[in-house]
Amino acid sequence: MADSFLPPSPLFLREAEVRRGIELLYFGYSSLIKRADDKLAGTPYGRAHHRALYFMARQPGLTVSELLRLLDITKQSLGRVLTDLQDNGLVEQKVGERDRRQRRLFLTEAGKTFEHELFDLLRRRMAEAYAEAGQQAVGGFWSVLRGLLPTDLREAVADLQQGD
Amino acid sequence: MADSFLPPSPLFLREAEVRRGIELLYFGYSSLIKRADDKLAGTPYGRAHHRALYFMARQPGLTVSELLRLLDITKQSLGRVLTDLQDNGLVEQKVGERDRRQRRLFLTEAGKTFEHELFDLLRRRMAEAYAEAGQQAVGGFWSVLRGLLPTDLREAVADLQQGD
DNA sequence: AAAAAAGAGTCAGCCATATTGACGCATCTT
DNA sequence: AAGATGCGTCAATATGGCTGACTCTTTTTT
Repeated sequence: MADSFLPPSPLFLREAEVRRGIELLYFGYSSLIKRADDKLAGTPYGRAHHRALYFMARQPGLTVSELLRLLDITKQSLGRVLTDLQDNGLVEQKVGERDRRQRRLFLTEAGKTFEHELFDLLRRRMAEAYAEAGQQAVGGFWSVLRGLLPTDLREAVADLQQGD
Repeated sequence: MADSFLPPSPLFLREAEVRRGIELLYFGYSSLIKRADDKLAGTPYGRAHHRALYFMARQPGLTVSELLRLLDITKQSLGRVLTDLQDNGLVEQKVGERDRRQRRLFLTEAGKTFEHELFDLLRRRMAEAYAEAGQQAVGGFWSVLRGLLPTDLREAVADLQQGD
């Protein structure tokens, strides 16, 4: 069944193993988000909106600049996306309490509902892959991916907190 | 050091674990290709060109329709990319021997050189992550990613052959 | 042999998402 | 009081996708 995906050999830095990893990472990522993309196609939103919604669900109350750092896009690009989501009542802002220059971002109830529908599509697929591969494999999956991140991103990802 | 990335618990299908996987997959993929993107920024080519070059290096002589299936884009989108690469002498076509409707795609020497420079950037980072995580983790990494692919893609990825 | 299907290329036009650089305003820090 | 920071917005541009239609060649089917 899985003969084409042999476990890595002791010489596991050879080109073939690296290419295999690149390809699985590329196709795995694409496959995961494909279902969400399909759902988004029936809405006025796109991937950029989804990513913003995702992190607002993940960390309610994060600031605009925190979101910019996570998405690694420019203020202008994010601005359009946030405007769309706010105009349609999926997202709302509150002025920061400690620092009133900051705008803290929250999903409205409608926003939470929509994000959760999208998340559920990802969850199903990811949960299937986790279950199929087994708990130990999941640890390896995390470990290798974590190794791909530069140090500052490792911290930023580790700091993400689940919102309610 | 890695306290924020605890190994998956027995209840490893809970939302937090799935979100962690989604995030690592997203940031891991982005981080991996970032260096190649930076190099591409100094050329007339972009990500789309890189992806096409990658698969032509991986499977020399693949046909246009095979490449279209792998990239999952339209003929028009690929057409522009291939035209650029052919006009600049990185790619050449040969009429298929068995089926003369087909156009088989090959990298020229210049194309091989350029692709290998890009690949090397990916290779370094991936090899570091493999080495840091260990051989067993790499097996888990592959296993989970493979589980994310639909059946037909699993076959297509398994069929990819390294060219010379 | 004729008809249908498949592989490839191309046209025109459109859309989503990203970019740079500059500027204004409110607020916090020094 | 001066400077730095957080945010929003302007205009212009690039990239890489898309649809739908049409042609040409070659292979397959009837």
